[in-house]
Amino acid sequence: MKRPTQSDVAKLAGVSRATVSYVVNGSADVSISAETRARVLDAVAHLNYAPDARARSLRSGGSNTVGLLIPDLHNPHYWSIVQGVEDSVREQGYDLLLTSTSLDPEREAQTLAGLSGRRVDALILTLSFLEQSKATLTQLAANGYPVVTLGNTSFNVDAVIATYRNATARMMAHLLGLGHTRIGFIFGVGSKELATNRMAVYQESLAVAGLPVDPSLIDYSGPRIEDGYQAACRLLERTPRPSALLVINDWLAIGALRAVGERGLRVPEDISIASFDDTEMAAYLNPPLTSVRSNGYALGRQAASLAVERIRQPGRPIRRVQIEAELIIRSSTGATK
Amino acid sequence: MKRPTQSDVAKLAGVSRATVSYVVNGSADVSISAETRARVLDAVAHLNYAPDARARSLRSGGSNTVGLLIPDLHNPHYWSIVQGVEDSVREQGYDLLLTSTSLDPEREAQTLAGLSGRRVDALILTLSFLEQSKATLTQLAANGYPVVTLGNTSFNVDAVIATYRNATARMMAHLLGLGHTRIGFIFGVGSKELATNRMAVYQESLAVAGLPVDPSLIDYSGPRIEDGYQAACRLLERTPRPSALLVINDWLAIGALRAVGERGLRVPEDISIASFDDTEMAAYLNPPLTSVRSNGYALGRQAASLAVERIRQPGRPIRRVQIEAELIIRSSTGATK
DNA sequence: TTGAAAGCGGTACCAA
DNA sequence: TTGGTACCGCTTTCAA
Repeated sequence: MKRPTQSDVAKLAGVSRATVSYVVNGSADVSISAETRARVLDAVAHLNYAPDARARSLRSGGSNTVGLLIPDLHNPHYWSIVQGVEDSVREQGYDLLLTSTSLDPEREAQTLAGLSGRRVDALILTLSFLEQSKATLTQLAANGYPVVTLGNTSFNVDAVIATYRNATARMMAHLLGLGHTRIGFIFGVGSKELATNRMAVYQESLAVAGLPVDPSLIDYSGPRIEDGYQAACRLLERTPRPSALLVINDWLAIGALRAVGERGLRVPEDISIASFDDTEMAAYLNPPLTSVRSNGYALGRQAASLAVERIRQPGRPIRRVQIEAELIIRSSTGATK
Repeated sequence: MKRPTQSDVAKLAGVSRATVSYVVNGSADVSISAETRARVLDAVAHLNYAPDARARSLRSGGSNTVGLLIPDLHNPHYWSIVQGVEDSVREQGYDLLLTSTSLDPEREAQTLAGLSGRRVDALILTLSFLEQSKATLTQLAANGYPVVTLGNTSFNVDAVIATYRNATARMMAHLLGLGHTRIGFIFGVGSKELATNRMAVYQESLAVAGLPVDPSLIDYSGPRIEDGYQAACRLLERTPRPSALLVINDWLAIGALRAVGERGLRVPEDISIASFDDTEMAAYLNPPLTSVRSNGYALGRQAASLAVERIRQPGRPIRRVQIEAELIIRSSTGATK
């Protein structure tokens, strides 16, 4: 009970293995008589033969596959990235191999090694734990292996990043303009480096407005809704209570919304809530969330383009693409009373 | 600029390729002198050599990898399945290769072919479009290739399914007991077959209660939140207005919740909402959702166990594992006025 | 138009 | 304890 091989087909069709290869791949520069082709295809269908991708890729040096590594399936932002990568990659005739690392540093390193060992044609990485993967990655890059990082420019490879700076500043201006002076920040991501730029803007904006940066208003939680919920609970205990909560992503904002609701507080009358990413759900929550949109889908598509470009043109200079995040104001933010 | 191969390492260390293989794999039944081992490892580190998984798997016939195919990343239910599969698979020493098909029949077939061509050691499938993949799949099964289906028993392979029958009946009893007589059903999945059992129970329960099955209360939407929103909008137009809405998953329920909220209706005072899956977010929405929990994580773990079992024990009889869904009552359902 | 044969990068058996 | 080598399933010259 083994899967049929090229030889099996060749034998059944009474031709050589080379011939089978030619007809299966429709090789343009080799002409096969209609009669032979038919016999081969018959045999293929009969045996339900499917070529072995490993052997094929081993021999021809390409797998027509790009690998994508994402840190955490539990965050909707990443699905849109996946979707973007997948769509683009397929349009260009490649397969996608997806792996998630569940925000576990060790797993991330393992997974990266695994993907790279498979010798996919290119790798797209959204790393959260840079340290662990640094060695592998720089080596890969040094070998000229096509790698594009998403959301990170600390490696000397193609990269696409969302620039949150301006939009975050605008968000802060929006909140400050509404009269908020105590603004909590729920900062629950895998690694702190990931969003330091947003944190920096938060602090700068407060400083510029002549407001103190109260460290007790900054809460480092985890990646799950429950973490966002807990963080919000803690922040709501502070006195005086913050009048606005900035949440690092929509997913955690669900938890924050709940914490607020449980206390009988209304959004935005009693407290404003704003988040990042603007994933699909943001517009549908109650109330719809003000959010900084980073457009994961576009990020994903760009990353895929860069990857395929580099496969086809290995020597081209490194490219960095930035995609500006954008402030979307909805009804979860309002003036303080 | 190519990646180093076994030969490169052998040359640098001044040993044969076989020796490199032995030390890299730590082959137990072959003893290598400490001195040689050190030289090899040095060379490995120096070149940053990583074995080629394709070649390895081609030669040794196993890839230590199981493939997972899921239809739609946009539904949180599937992440927990992925999580369960991933955790279990890793614990057992396997890698996971993930692919999503975005609810596109053609893509699903392609993807399946792709994964199967990679000759992973086992395949776990959550198919939504059975027809297209039937041929490939039955052939695979006939060859004794390890396949487990998740949520589907129409193939002669190992399977794990959530049985919704009892829990759905309980849900209906719950709603009927609260006095609801017009219950809308938002049924927005990839293929209708996927949830026919739940639909059947819905209809039976109504019939048993002596209530009519009004087809205008059953709405087939799509998989996105917006679809759920639109479906709810349509159902809320019916006269008399349904007093309860059953939604096929939590994700779509977000949209339904929004539609209800926009009309100034309160949940559950004016209208009850209940859903399926009970994913992470269900407990955190406003109000927390009554939901039929199918426990994707457990489903995923089971599927992975079955897959690995079969890899290790190809001859064992086919197993079918059922996991009972469970009704979780929260505050989104209440008595009609 | 077709076939023979040399590898791709490993593994594992057999000898040395 | 180490090396030589056949072979996994396929692609791709080169000849016939």
